[in-house]
Amino acid sequence: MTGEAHSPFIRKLSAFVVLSESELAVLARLHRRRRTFAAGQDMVHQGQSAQTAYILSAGWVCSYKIQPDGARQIVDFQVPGDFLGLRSVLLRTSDHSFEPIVDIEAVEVLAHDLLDAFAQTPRLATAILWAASRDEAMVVEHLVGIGRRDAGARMAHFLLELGSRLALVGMGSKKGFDCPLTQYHLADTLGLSAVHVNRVLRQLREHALVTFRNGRVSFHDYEGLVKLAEFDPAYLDQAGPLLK
Amino acid sequence: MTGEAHSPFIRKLSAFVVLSESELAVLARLHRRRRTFAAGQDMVHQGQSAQTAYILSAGWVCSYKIQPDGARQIVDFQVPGDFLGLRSVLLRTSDHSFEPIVDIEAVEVLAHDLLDAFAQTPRLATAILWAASRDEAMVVEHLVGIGRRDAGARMAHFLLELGSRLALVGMGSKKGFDCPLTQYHLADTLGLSAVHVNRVLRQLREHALVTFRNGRVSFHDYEGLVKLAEFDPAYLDQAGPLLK
DNA sequence: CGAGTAGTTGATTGTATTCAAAAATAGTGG
DNA sequence: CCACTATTTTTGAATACAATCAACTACTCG
Repeated sequence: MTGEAHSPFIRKLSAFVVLSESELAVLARLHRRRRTFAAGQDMVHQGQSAQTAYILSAGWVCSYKIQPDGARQIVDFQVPGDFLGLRSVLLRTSDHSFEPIVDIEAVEVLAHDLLDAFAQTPRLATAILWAASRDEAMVVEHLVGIGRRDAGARMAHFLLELGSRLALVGMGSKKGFDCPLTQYHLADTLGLSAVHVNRVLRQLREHALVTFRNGRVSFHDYEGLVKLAEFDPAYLDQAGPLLK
Repeated sequence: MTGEAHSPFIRKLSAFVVLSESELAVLARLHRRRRTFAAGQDMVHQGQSAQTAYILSAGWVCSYKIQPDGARQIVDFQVPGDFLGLRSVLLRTSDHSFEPIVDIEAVEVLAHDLLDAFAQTPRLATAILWAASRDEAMVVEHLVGIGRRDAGARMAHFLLELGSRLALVGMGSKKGFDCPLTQYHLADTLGLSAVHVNRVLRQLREHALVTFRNGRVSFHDYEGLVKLAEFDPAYLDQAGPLLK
């Protein structure tokens, strides 16, 4: 073991490619500009032209879109190790906003440095393409949930997915996990009203499946919840490096 | 002009990177295995481990997920020039299915050849990452639509987006476009029942906004429709090559 | 011409939303 | 430590939107 642990981001990419010394060096060079952001203050705003992306080191962020009528749809959450704003850089303007849910720590990556890194190390580009695909798979699953699951199954599925993601980085288990989200976050994520979120949570609690309270999600009947949500974690699984 | 036109795929990538002769050669090598598929016969099935991706040359395809209870959610449509199954290759199993809507023509790309191509030409990897980002932006917009737009706005937005995409490849205009989809496709795309799709289409028709009939979408009041859908095509725009 | 597919409509049921307001909780400054 | 404010959570009642059930029409294909 080295004295300094790899960043969660590098740990995540390593699940897909075995990174060489020189690739690690290129990655390390991307990791210079450490930044912090306060909870609630948007890091990137929808419509803004984006020259920088971020790699999240600590804390939770959500990415969302605001509609002209003011309705908000949260698209995804980022937890440590997740990339943030890659799409904004490639498409040159951000089609969505990023809001830190809590105070966070992130590494700033300039568009130019990122494209340079891709040019130097194609395997790194492939690895990041893999990570982007995994994120897209989550968005797709989210889409399916909103389109074709009822409110209860949707909520159950969301909590299970979040639990699985956090378990991968050691921040949760089948017992539960700490969760800084409010019921408004859940509503804007699941396409429900905050009031209805509250009712659905009560039902899940009354059926002794899961409790969401005081910043903590506690699974009481994990298997029952999996059954209700028809949760199949296949799309999250990492089956070992594809690129040796 | 050359005797043979570039494939729509190459035309699309060129919007992002200026491709060199050697990069075009690598792309050409990917374009060998031409295949055809009959309408309705799934090309790739959910859960199947995937070693091949496709580049669509002609026809329409939809990608969808089936839920354990039988409900179907269409995630996206592919039109000529679109990549198909990239995610399946990188994640090694397909989390969704592909169904040709009409008889189609596609180029088969082996996982191995694709990863090789990335290793040889990092700019190509970046270009494909760009295309994937653009696709993801559409999925995200779709998610927002299902989560936060009512049935009418959802339908209007979908038809406008499809029109814009087709206009980019010369297959539609602000007058309308030919469309082989059934109302069942629309229902499974928008998260509605087929019956409700029918009602919504009738309302749009009665308000003289748009007609969907006989395999043809006709815009009668394009601006009115844009207003109803709050359609902002920014996420589809291509503002010229980022990589020179 | 019958069978099948796609589209159309009405009536009814149910789910989720909205509006309104009270109760619990967290944070702040005196 | 307590009063005060702002969030967040909880509940009730009325309403709106979309689903389901059940026919019925139009069109295509063998």
